[in-house]
Amino acid sequence: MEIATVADTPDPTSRQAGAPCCLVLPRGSLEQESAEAMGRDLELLAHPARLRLLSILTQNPEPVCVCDLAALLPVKQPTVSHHLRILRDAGLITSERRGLWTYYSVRAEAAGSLGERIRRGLEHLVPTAPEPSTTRG
Amino acid sequence: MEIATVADTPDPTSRQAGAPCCLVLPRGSLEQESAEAMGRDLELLAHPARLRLLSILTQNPEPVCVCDLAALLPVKQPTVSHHLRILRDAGLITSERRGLWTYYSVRAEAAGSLGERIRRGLEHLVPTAPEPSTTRG
DNA sequence: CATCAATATTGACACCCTTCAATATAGATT
DNA sequence: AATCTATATTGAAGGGTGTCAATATTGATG
Repeated sequence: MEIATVADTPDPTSRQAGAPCCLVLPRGSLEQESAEAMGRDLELLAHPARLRLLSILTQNPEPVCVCDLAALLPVKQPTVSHHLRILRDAGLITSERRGLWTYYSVRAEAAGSLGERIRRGLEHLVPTAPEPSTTRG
Repeated sequence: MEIATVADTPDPTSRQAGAPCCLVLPRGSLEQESAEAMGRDLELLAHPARLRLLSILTQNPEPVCVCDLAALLPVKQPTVSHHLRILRDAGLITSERRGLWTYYSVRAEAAGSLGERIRRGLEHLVPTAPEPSTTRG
């Protein structure tokens, strides 16, 4: 006896009221745990302030001090510190003190693998455009 | 007179207390508007239920009814309907009624371009691993 | 038309997130 | 040490989000 999959739903109109639903996940769809992990990755980035902070630090070869970062964002300094802390707690950036100033820089390896995880997650999430065929038809 | 950029910050210890901060964005970093747009894209996906729904629908060639989706997620039916609505309002999925059931399917074009937007955003956001050099060093 | 099944909506609750003023802390400078 | 500067932290306010029970809605069926 074959196990039915969701994808097998044969003739939609043939479904009987009150009949149990099919329960098998389609191949390639995200498991609950993967979805939770990817959700956490996305939440981390899902705020314009954090996106800009990370982007500025990534595009800068040199560490950047908080006063510069704060000047570039439309929020007050405590809010900038708040978002920097979130990024740092996540391991994406580091800070070092230089006199009165704190300089932040991206942790390339951690940020790079975050990006890779998201890219890989997207492959299971959204349709990929089929490559344009090289043969006509 | 050259305009100083953040990246130019020359000798960090030479910064004078009370001096104004440098204000120019590094090339390639996200502008505020792009960051807000990307933030909205990410927020839309930043929940495990929506990730799994979208993933299941993307991996399924056929539309899937709500009862099947609800059976696959660890939340109650009203919550599933809630997340489906969010995805539908965002244009990522569509629904069609078949008798008592509502069948959802992914809108491949919309979901695909969402994925592409996010991939492009990531390029400005996280370091890309340098291609391994073909010459030894 | 009365009733049942599947889904959507409503309303309420709890929790989390963002923001900022106020304040604390750490370091420089006189 | 008194004071100034840059940053971090605290605490409170406001708004948003996720969840579900209850209910409404829509369609099928006897």
